[in-house]
Amino acid sequence: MKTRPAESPSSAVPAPRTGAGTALDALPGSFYKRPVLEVARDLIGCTVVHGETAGAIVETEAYHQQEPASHAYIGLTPRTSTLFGPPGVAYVYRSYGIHALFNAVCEPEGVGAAVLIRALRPVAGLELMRRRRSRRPPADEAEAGSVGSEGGSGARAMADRELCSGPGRLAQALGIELGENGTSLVRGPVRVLPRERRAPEIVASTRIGITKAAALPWRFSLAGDENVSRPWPSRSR
DNA sequence: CATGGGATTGACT
DNA sequence: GTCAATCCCATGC
Repeated sequence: MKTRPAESPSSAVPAPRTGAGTALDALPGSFYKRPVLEVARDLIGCTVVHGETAGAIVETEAYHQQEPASHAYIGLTPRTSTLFGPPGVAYVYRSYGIHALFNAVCEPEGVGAAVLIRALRPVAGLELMRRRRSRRPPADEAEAGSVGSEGGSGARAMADRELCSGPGRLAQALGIELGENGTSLVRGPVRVLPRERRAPEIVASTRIGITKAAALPWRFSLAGDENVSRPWPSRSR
């Protein structure tokens, strides 16, 4: 049984701006119903919120059905149906049998395109993130009941920059799983909030971990941010 | 129905 | 630098 009492209810999400009444307004669906390259760039600096954890996006990649690196390239299948559905929805899939990767579906319904969220700057719920990330994969033991020492089995202290600096890492840190595939990014459970500051300095480079269409400069990252995943983009653009 | 290939990560040489 | 872990699903017999 996965009886899971609510995590500590302390509000870890960034405090809402008082006054307007409506607190955390997510980006509207129309934000995503645009060319995927525009959305990928505009998502830098926005905040992903899931439960009591949240992080600011510092790295994205764009994927589109017209280029072979995209899952949508093969056309409409059970796996890619989310990609061809309405925009403003989460596309979550399992990579290498281990990691969940989190994307934002873009472009009008019928077009297969999405932005892969590759790295975040942790903003809220860092303790919970650390707990999720440091938990060893269930290959070793079942569940040791020892609570006294944290990471007693050789687990070193994890730096904040290791929590969300990669697509698999951030999904684990935020607790995003395959069940969130197809859910709304406007209504939740995973939501994306607009950035509060002016447009940041963004670096464009080539995408990571692909073999096809590898030359396209469709990776975007916040210049100089330490949470960006490796390899770090060269200064271009 | 069997097989192969990942939009990755962490551990190790 | 190399390499295994491990699940979903597309493809082929």
